Amino acid sequence: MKEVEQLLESKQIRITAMRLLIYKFLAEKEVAVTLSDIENAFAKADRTTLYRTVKTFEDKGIVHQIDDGTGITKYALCEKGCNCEIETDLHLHFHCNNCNETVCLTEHKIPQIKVPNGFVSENVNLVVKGICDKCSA
Amino acid sequence: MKEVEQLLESKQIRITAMRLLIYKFLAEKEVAVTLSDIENAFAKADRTTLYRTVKTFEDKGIVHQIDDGTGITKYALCEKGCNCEIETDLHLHFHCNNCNETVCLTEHKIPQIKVPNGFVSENVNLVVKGICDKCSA
DNA sequence: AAATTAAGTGCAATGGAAGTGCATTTTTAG
DNA sequence: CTAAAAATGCACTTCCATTGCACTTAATTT
Repeated sequence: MKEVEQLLESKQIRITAMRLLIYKFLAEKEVAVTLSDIENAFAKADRTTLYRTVKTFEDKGIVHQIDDGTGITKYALCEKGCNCEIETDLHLHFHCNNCNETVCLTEHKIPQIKVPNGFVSENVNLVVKGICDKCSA
Repeated sequence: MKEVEQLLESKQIRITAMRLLIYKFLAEKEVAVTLSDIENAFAKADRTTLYRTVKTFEDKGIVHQIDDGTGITKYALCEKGCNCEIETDLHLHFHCNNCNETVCLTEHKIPQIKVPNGFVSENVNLVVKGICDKCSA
């Protein structure tokens, strides 16, 4: 667990029990989670705390937000080398219409998208929907 | 206006004054609109009616929904040949971070996206964010 | 054309998620 | 150990999406 503490410290995030727990929770999940998911996992904690914790993680760049089209924002840990800030380094997300889970396909980069003259691309959000590997098996 | 009525009839949508007006409104707009936008344009009408009208249009395939990441769903008329249902014929959307408007880039098709083994792609949502032509000028 | 049925419309209310203000506790720094 | 800063918890608020029910309008049947 020392690693996690070091990571948080390196990002200038104070270490609290809550934060370690939430980090651990996110790390264990291999899918993107909603705030409600976290809420259910930590029923004793307050929604606001969880909300702000995730937001802190996001601000500090250890979590990225995912808009998979369900209308509910989801979160996932940034992996090593996930430079969310850099527009050219965005991976895509896959949303399963069956189990409703969303996963990061980190190794799949988003191809360069051409836009018409006059348009300036700063950011790209790409969500593929369909059936995930677990559900199609 | 006969054209519109014919279009609605061909899609098995009953013709009402409200629907003609809303269709006209959408047709005039070259950007995707929110429910609030429609609401403002038709202050006399009820939100629910507008909501359901748009939903009807959507169900019948003459309007498509756009999730541009602002958290508010937007709507735009499907253009001729906009087969929203068909996965391979999806165009992309551009959201301007400056004026907050979202436009369909109908002529820009989404490139084929590869997904890992076991995943089945049914649908792709691609939103490019940046500065639109009007704002960058 | 009148009556019956079906669909559309309006009003009121609900629900869910996101976000804010403030008091209290915990952690860090002097 | 004490003062300051940050984190947490509680109570609200807001905004958009959605639904139930009554009422009106349009379509169909006799």
